[in-house]
Amino acid sequence: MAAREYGQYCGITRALELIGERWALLLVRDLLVGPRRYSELAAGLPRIPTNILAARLKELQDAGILRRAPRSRVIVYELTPYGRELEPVVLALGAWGFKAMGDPRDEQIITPDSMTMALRTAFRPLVAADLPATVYATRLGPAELLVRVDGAALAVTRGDGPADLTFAAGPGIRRLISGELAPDRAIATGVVEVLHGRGELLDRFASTFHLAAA
Amino acid sequence: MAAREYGQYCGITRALELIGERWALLLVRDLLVGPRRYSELAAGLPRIPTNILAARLKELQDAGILRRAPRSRVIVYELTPYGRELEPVVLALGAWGFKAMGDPRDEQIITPDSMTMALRTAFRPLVAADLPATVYATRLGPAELLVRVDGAALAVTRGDGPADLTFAAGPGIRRLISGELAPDRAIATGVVEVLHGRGELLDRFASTFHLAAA
DNA sequence: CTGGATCCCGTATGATACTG
DNA sequence: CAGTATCATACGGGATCCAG
Repeated sequence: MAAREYGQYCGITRALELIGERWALLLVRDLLVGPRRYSELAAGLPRIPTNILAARLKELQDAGILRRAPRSRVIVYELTPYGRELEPVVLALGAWGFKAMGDPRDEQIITPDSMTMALRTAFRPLVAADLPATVYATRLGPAELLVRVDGAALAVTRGDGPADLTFAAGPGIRRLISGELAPDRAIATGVVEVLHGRGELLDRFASTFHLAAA
Repeated sequence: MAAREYGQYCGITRALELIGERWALLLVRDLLVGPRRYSELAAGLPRIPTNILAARLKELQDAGILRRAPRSRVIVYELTPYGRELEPVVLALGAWGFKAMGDPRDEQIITPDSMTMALRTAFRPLVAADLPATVYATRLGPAELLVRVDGAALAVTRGDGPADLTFAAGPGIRRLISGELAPDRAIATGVVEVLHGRGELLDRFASTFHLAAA
């Protein structure tokens, strides 16, 4: 038996053998947003040593979770269908871990891909289905994301564009998502800065994206 | 920053910092079944070194996931409410890992607690709600479990007792759960041995407990 | 006997430098 | 850009030992 196996005939055990190693599920998190090149993955996980990144990519490939795909002269890594089935796991972990997030510390960064998955985690399709289609352009730290909500469908893409509401926020956005901070208070205190559009649309945003706090 | 932190302000990252260490989620898995003593946890994870077990229990306690509770002179470890909120994570992982379980190897064991959580993972409350209440007494390797299904409610307890259907099975039970093996074929080939009750009740069992295969 | 603590060692991880 | 090579260290694994 391989040394790192748990020696149990059990689905949870098997899952942890495949994606339980350090950094593995964070790579899956970023690849759930879309295919990524090696350097993009490294940029999204600045603290991963490059040898570990290479090792994980190889292991996840051997496990059938991702594949290397040539895209016109460059290699991108993309999840296989089996790898994409990890999305419920990642979202469940994100919702659980959200409650244990304190206030951000200086050295903690926010990446576009992690923010995208956080928005997917917080998205409430049943609530959104009853609201008008809305486009939000957000600047969350270094992440510029265009968030399109149309009925129960959510699409988050990088970059800018025309939007019903454009706003910038720091990590304090967490308190808006958790409901600890009301939308109007968030604007009044400067946690959220409305750059364009009607500020009342932030109410809709907070209704659409919500996660229970601790 | 602690060396083992990922340096990102992200719920998934936070979750992995709390329960991403080796063995941690397996301890949670067993504690989701019920409070356990130190020696019971060690017995359920025969390959965990005792120092690691002690270290994990301390870390999980510091993280607010479990607590030490004195129960009439002995200490038991039990999940806190926040720890119990990991159940969706564990079930999602179990369902995903189920698809990657091959055939069992000799050194792979089945424990009562892991089997209990596997049954919870495979349980289909919406299907069970339309079926009569049923008690199954199962012997799955070393695990004797009494499985009570009543409407959409499932209760799995250790031990024996009166049941509508009593059966024994080895790890081949996986192919029954996945639908690869029909209930009558499972009995005919000896994968499942009916010890008491009408064998047709195994159909009901297979309808109630089902997980998609690869 | 339970519930650990201690010791030693191997391996995985991490930091950094280097290369096709 | 996409990794590989090298070295230091911290964690995991196994055996043993200890206190209540």
